[in-house]
Amino acid sequence: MKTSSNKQPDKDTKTRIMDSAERAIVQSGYGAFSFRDIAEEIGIKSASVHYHYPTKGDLAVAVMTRFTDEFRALLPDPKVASIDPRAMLDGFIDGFKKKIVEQHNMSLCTMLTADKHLLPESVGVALAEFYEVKLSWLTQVFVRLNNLDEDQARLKAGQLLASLHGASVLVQATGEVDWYEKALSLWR
Amino acid sequence: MKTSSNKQPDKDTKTRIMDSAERAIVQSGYGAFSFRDIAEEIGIKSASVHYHYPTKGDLAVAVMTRFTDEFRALLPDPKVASIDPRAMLDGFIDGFKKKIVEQHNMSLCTMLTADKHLLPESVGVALAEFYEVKLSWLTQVFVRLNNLDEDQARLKAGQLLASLHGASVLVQATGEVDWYEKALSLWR
DNA sequence: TTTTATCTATCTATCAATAGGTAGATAAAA
DNA sequence: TTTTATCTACCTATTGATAGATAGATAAAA
Repeated sequence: MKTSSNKQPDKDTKTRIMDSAERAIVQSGYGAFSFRDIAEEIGIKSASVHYHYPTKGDLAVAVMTRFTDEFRALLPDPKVASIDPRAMLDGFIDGFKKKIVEQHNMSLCTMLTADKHLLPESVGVALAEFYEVKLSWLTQVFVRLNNLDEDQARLKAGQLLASLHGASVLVQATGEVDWYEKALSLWR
Repeated sequence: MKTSSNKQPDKDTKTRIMDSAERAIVQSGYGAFSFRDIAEEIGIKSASVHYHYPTKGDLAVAVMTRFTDEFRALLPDPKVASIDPRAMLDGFIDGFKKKIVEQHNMSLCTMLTADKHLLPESVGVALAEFYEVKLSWLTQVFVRLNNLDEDQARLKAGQLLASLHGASVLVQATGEVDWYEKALSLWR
């Protein structure tokens, strides 16, 4: 069996484009990343980026859906009894902190949410799907943790999600990283 | 006493420029509003906007500080015993909802926070000042409401502020206005 | 095996639109 | 006369996007 004969047409370039775009969106938002910047960063020309992702919206959708898939893959199954739901919650909160707050950025989803009026509708759809992934996972965790019914648990999930995103806003606006743990102490 | 003889050099145009800029920032962020759009909206040329606010940063600072001043003027003095601190808190939460959520926008401060990497430093400073106004007002309210010391009250203030901003993110991302009251039910 | 055709990934060059900002003229008001 | 507020006209830079060429790989046909 030959090595590297798998059909992986151009995975490398596509991935590098998405990596660069994700970083740019997180840092400056949808409106402020350009095909030229991305092209320069990965060492090709902007027309070649258009070859892989015809429009800016296409690229943003690709970035957002990849992010959602990776995120989903990281979450443990809430129904697996061997993991304490309390630990799952702490892991979620710590993960958010690690990915977002400590890099002095806001999350990919918060940035795209802020720019929602500028987005092609397809990106807005991908964005809403990501929030639904988070909400339904947290709901299942709260069902187990606090013996709540679905509705009550989903309410708590929304409350926690608001605390998380709001905490990141507070950190970014004030520059004081401590606000993250302070805002989240409500949940620990 | 003559009417309208007050020193108000060009308050009308300046105000109209700020109004337009504020609306544009709230709708699309710092990066996506332009002097040309503003000029067209109020019926002058972009060069005339530059006359009143030489740079984009100058205009954004003016918008943000005006917003802070108006906001501060709306808040009741937390030490006035005739107003129930519980009512003050509810008023704050309701006011946020009215100004932000019901217009399907995010707040001026959240938008600028998302764009922080793009902002001239002066805008960042004006932004941080606004958060400090909110935090210290809420701190005083919590001192009275729950008999807390300054530190404990400021912690709660941060937690509430996070819930408020996070709730607006949730509403904007999902399009479901109900998330605001759900996320805030924690505080009512 | 050679030729022909197609596909992939990149390039150069360019487009129209828009950006923030500036120079200089003008006319009215103080 | 000087100041205030506006204009016209322009500059340089950047944007998302497209057209057309090219080099190399692949695969089918002769």
